[in-house]
Amino acid sequence: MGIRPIHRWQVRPCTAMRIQARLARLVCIRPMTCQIQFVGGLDCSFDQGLGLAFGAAVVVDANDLRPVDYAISASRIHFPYVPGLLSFREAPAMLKAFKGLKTVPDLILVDGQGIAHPRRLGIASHIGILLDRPTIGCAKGLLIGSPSLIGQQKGDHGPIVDLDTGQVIGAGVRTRAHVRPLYVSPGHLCDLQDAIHWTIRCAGLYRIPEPLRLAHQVAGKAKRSYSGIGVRQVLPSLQI
DNA sequence: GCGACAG
DNA sequence: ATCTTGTCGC
Repeated sequence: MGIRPIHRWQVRPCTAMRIQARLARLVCIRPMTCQIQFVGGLDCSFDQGLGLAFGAAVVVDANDLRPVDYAISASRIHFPYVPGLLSFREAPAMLKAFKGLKTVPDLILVDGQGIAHPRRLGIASHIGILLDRPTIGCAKGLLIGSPSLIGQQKGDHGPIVDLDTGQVIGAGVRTRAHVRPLYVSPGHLCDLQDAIHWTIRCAGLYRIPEPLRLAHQVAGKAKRSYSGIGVRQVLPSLQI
């Protein structure tokens, strides 16, 4: 008799929502205790034409924010983009890239929401549960919640409140002076203070924190190089 | 019913 | 996410 899989990615939206509701109960929000030496960044890019997702995992040294390791992955897309179900589309590629790292990060920044999510299980929380590691969700846009007005200087921040419950689910953070804020929320095994602190601490000269900025670049290059290979394989068959 | 809606 | 070079401004 077959065993029941703990988790599946190729499911219908309604099943994905049930999986999220179940995993959300495992999310642990509490202050981080361990020392952080390496911070990871997870992102991915897509080639709709090829139906492929390219994941990127980058690790930087927490002290100088310089990269010490990275890995990429390519995998078939098995889920459409549906607001609220992002992890079922992007997490597989990110997790596959993460497996390729030789330096395992102590903390992981993920491109997307943490608990600032309808079912409190954004992609950062989802990945944090599956890896059993501290994760922080750093999103460029808001999914749910109402952000408060914040100052224009780097480091300024204010709460994001879920008006339905009155709960503080995240924070708007100015990672660079005079630019749009980033929306952060704890993913797993850390709290909102940690999320705010480490997002600011990982912010270099740009709006996007260094681990994620580098992961974004790597994912983009992975896609372009892969497409390049595809072109070289196709062109010969066209040239008689 | 209407508008919003991570990437 | 993705199509895309240079350019105007803090």
